[in-house]
Amino acid sequence: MGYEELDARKMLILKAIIDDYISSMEPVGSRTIAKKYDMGLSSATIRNEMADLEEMGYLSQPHTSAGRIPSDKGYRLYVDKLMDPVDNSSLKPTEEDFEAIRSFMEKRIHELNGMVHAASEIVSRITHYAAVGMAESVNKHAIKTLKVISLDTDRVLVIVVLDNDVIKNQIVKLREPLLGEELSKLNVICGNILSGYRAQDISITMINDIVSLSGIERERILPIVDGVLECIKQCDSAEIYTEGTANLLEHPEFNDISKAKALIELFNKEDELARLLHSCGDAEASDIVIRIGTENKMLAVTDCSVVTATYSVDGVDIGTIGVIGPTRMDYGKVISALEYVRKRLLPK
Amino acid sequence: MGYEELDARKMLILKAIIDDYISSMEPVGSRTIAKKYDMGLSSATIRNEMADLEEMGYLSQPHTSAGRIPSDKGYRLYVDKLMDPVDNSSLKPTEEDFEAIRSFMEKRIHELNGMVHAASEIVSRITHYAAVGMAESVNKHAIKTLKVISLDTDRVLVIVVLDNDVIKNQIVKLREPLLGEELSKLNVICGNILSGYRAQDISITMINDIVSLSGIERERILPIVDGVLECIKQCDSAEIYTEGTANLLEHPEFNDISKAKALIELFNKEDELARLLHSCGDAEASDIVIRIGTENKMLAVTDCSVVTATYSVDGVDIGTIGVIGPTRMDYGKVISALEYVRKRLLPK
DNA sequence: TGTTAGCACTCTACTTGCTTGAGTGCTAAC
DNA sequence: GTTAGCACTCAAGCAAGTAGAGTGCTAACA
Repeated sequence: MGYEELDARKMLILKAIIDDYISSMEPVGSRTIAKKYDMGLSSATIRNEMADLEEMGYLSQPHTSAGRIPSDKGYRLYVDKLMDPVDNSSLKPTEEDFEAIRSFMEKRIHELNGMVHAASEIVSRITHYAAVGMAESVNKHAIKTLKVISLDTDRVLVIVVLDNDVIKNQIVKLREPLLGEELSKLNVICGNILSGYRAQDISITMINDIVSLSGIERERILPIVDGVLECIKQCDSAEIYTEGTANLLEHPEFNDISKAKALIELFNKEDELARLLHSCGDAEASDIVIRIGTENKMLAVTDCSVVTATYSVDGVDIGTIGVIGPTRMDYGKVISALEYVRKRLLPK
Repeated sequence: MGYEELDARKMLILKAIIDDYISSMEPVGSRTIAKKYDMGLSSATIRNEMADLEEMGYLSQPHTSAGRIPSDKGYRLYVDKLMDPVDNSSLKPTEEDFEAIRSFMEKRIHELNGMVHAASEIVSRITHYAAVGMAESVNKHAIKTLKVISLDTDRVLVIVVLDNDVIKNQIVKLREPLLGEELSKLNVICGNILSGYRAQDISITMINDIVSLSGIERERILPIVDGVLECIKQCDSAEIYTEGTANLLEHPEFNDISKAKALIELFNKEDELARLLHSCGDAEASDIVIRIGTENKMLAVTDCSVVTATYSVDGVDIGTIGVIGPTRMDYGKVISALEYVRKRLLPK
């Protein structure tokens, strides 16, 4: 994608600038580069190259007599071509991290949700940014088990278990009481007809089948079937876990309270988060997707970067973990944390 | 309890100072009081009284040439004796609030959890502070329904419904598969023996009864019974909803990032929040409890006030809502918001 | 004896001007 | 094409001075 405008030297200088800025958080000047990264060039030469890079839009200057900082476009090039290859041998999750994993195991939470939750906690702990975990929504998952249980005379509990072990339940109010045998008949019929299908595959014919096979009057059975569908549909709203939001406040770019507030607000809105993560997941090319600054359409994160990884087992997506931090984030560390989680955690 | 050391005039002046400070957020001086609240006294006289009040510990001075601000002790007296009687006629929840309530109703979430969630959202919206909702833990609630459902050959799903309609579930891994008839027998036995009891009332005899009545070998049935107990115990960890944490960042006392961070961290730790709310609920005297500043033992909230209301229907506690904000909070508004919720929301 | 006016005092917040240092852009020489 | 050198710019830090709010104290007053 046309980075030919940059010769090798410009690339090298850009890389040095971004590396330095990521670790120092301060605008970097030509002298710094000339001294720290000896590339046999004087500061004057580097100055000229920097001016070119700025003109091309890879760098910008907070004010005339300050050093340069990378622009979104600069970061883009950096993560695409310049960045050092990821090395996660240096990642040493603490004993606490292992404790967290163990604890989730021991509590016999074999569900995916528990795993995603644990994973995002660990990612946030390793990276010191905020992590968002999202278990894959029902859209891609079939119904494994479906039960209707009587609670009292006028209410039943509908439980749906998906094939990724996500469990959903909902209480449904009845017009008139349902007899015990009617209930067990309904259980069998619903189970037979609906299990194996995804929520989006349930057709009106299937519903009609349930009603007619049950042999119960239409107006008594319909609210229940309705409730079942409602419950299945409700599965659609994916479970979301946010971890380490407070970490973000450590980073100087969020000293500005109004920015911090916008972010914290975002983290409290599950639907927005889901949209954000999904919008990143589109690209099917690579499994780790990086969105830098204004590449995020969502206003609250236009000066953040969002790195998402989608995990799958046997070709089926099971969840997504996203890391949200300042554009000046340590991309290498974030990527290696996400890779680490893939290797160690998810394929049990 | 011994506020006799203060004569009526001192009280009046103290009240004026605190009222003013709550609305202005700025240290208030003697001239301000003399002018705005005409009590027929000169600033000099008020100055003398203020010096007395400071000596007695009701006020303090940020620095010599600033006005006075209330101390925790001052706020305590204020909320106990001085504060204007609560008037919640002025509380006009927005159309959005009603929308939130309606939406919860329509979704057929009749469970308590949904109500508590909605209520805390509304309280946070009215007050502009952070609200924490906590549905009452199982300790006080009996098991209404208990079901064991087969998921696949080596896993079952345990579902517990309490008499306040809280639903809990857990997946249990089996050593060996369980036959269909064994499962249904187990369902009946567990239901008969356990329902009606609270988690804390389950005795070892009851467990033994289940094992022997089931007629299944001890080593096959025990992990399941164990799982059932685990699930019931898990109910103990109350559901917690936090709303409006971002609101707190609006208030100038949290411009200090490190304070803000400590608070946001607290809001991400459910167990700590539960402890905080419970520690407030002890006092059985009044149903609204106010903890001011250092009266809170928890470090992160020593410069916050926590106002909690415990709600009950027919004498049974069903949940607690807490509001967390700066000690300089509008106590009247918070109390009336909590009262409003009691009147309009909870007794359906 | 309680209240008040007046005054000296204190301390913060704000302004102004100055200095320093980092960094740039440009030009001329290599 | 590269570099040295120089003039220029700008933010940040410092010092000194000012303004203003508020206090405490004293002495006079009712």
